[in-house]
Amino acid sequence: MTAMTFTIGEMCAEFGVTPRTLRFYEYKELLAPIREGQKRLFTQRDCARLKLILRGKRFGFTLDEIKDLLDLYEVDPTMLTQIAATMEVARRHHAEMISRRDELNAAIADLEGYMAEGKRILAARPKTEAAA
Amino acid sequence: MTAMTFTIGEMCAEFGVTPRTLRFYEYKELLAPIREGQKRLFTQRDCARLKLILRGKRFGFTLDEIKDLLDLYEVDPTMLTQIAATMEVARRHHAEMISRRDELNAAIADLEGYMAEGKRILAARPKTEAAA
DNA sequence: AAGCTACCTTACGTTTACGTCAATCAAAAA
DNA sequence: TTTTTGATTGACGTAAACGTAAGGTAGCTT
Repeated sequence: MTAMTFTIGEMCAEFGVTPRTLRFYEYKELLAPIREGQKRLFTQRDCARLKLILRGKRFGFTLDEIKDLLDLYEVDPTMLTQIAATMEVARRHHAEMISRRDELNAAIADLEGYMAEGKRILAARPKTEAAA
Repeated sequence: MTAMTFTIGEMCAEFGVTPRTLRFYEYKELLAPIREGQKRLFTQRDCARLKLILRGKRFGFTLDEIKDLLDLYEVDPTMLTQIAATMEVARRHHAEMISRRDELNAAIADLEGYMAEGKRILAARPKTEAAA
């Protein structure tokens, strides 16, 4: 087994983040690269976690919340009470995401309404040439 | 016409925000309450805008972005080139919202998968009593 | 040995969106 | 009239998520 690890530079290139970001995530205990002397070696596990981190960020979860989710995603299958607890966290996040999506859908519909209105106005009076 | 205006306190109670927030929004030119002497009087228009502001915030738009949107929602129907320009902004926001929603949907599906897994585990080994 | 490259730590800077005093003022209540 | 209530304007503080020097090290290559 080559164990397949990545340097910080490789990780940055792969995921489009800066070294600073990865060190920050380590400091925040979202990642836990192993050390070879001073240098960090990022494992497959770190890669998987980073993917989740970046995705989580895209819909507005804080890093702390993401940490909770990551912990959830790595439940030790024997610790049932742990699972039950993390399921609670999951439910909250799930509910929040659902309601966010619903609001987002409403807002999208809203915006589409306004855009339709705008189009109508522009179509009605094609005074100036407007390139698409 | 009573003109129906609200004091800052009434607004806060109504929308669950602090005075500081409303003053900040005014400073940022998101709201424009009229002044009676020193005091701010918030109009229906301010209420409508505040609703949009709060909604915008919930899905991660910055106040600056929200300002753009608010401006869009108040297009002067005679300025056609203005409309065309704001339509551009609208399209960008629309696209962003769509992609956000799609990602959110994916994440929701993901999380539901993990939750189902958790449930399965808990169901398989009902060792400890877990109150819902 | 010199230089380059990629990495490291420490630590202060930055932006967003307000929170939190502090001092002041005016109208309403006691 | 004094007190309370609610408002005002500064102005500094804060948390999140990094950015950005500044200076140090370790390993190659020439």
